[in-house]
Amino acid sequence: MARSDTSKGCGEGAIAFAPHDHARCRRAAIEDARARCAAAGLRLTPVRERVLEILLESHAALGAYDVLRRLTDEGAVPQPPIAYRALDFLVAHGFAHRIEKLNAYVACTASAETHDPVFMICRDCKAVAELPSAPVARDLEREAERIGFDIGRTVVEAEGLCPGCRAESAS
Amino acid sequence: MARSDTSKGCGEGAIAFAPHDHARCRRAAIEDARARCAAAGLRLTPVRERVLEILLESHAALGAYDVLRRLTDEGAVPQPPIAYRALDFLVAHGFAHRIEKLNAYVACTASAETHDPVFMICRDCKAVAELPSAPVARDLEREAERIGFDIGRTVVEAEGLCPGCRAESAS
DNA sequence: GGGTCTCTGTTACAAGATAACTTTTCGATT
DNA sequence: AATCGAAAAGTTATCTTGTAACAGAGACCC
Ligand SMILES: [Zn+2]
Ligand SMILES: [Zn+2]
Ligand SMILES: [Zn+2]
Ligand SMILES: [Zn+2]
Repeated sequence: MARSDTSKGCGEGAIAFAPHDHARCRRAAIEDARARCAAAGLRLTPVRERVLEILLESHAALGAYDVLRRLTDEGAVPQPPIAYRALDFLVAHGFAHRIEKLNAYVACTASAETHDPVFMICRDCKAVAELPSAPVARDLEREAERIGFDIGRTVVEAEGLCPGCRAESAS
Repeated sequence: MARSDTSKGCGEGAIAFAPHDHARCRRAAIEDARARCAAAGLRLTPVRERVLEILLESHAALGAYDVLRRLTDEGAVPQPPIAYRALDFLVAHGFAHRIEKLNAYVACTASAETHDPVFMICRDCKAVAELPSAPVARDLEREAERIGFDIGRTVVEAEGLCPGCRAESAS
């Protein structure tokens, strides 16, 4: 098996659910964002980078107002649009994702351009794992073709219990 | 092909996108709800039935406040909890579904107990088609097993253009 | 015909999101 | 370096979506 480690220096899939060197995880994600912005001529401004850092503090999803509160703690008293604009930028360019089920946001853990991943959301510890969507996307595309539907974007989210929390609750 | 017609007297899949006898569609859905409630000892009260009827007026998704407005037009001045409670009941028992991407609700078009279907949402005419989720659910289950995740509920929604609106925009 | 439980009515508010306008910052151009 | 235009940040105000909490009415069971 031993697939090579391509996701920003983190694990091979459900990094969010596995114990790992998260400090490294964060650094890698920030550096990746910096690099990709530089390459694409995007401006990773201080607010935007700070919001990404806040999201990267854990693999749990944060609401826009959670992010805003964290910004507020740091001096200024930012208003909602500040957080929403930064989040919109991060989502638009694939550095973060919006979790529809939670009205919340997570940092991306799968270095790539914009993509429509599959998310697994732990209802206990709130961690969100991002998985490649290839098989699911194929099925959806097949169904869509059958009925003549032209798919733009997809939302695929599963809510349940992560390995860690299963172990705990089974005790 | 000619699969037999099992969905509440409507078509074989994307009924929402196909021209059809919608009056019959509505009647069938209401009668099905009455029958299933009677069988299961559930109370399809006037508010609940009225809300289901409102959702059934079209295959587009309605926000809770849209539903509330429609109720308000009819005399009394109901408050949000009225609509939310009725919608919660309908969703809990599979008579309607919540579309996370839209924060809105649609009547179910697939006679069955609670289920986690796949939705295709037309960004133009706002119609929402409900499709069986078997293949997608299998993929998700396989992925979940791989990483040790225990799936509870799933959200699978695709936004795009329905056959009808594709034809129009291609003109 | 009393007790319990579910549903409804009502108030009040929390949480999520955006419209619209002003000021600042940045980067390119002269 | 001064100027200009575009993009981002700051600000105000408002809108949409969703709940908590409690009081009253009605159904249902004995
Ligand atoms: Zn990590
Ligand atoms: Zn967990
Ligand atoms: Zn119909
Ligand atoms: Zn359409």
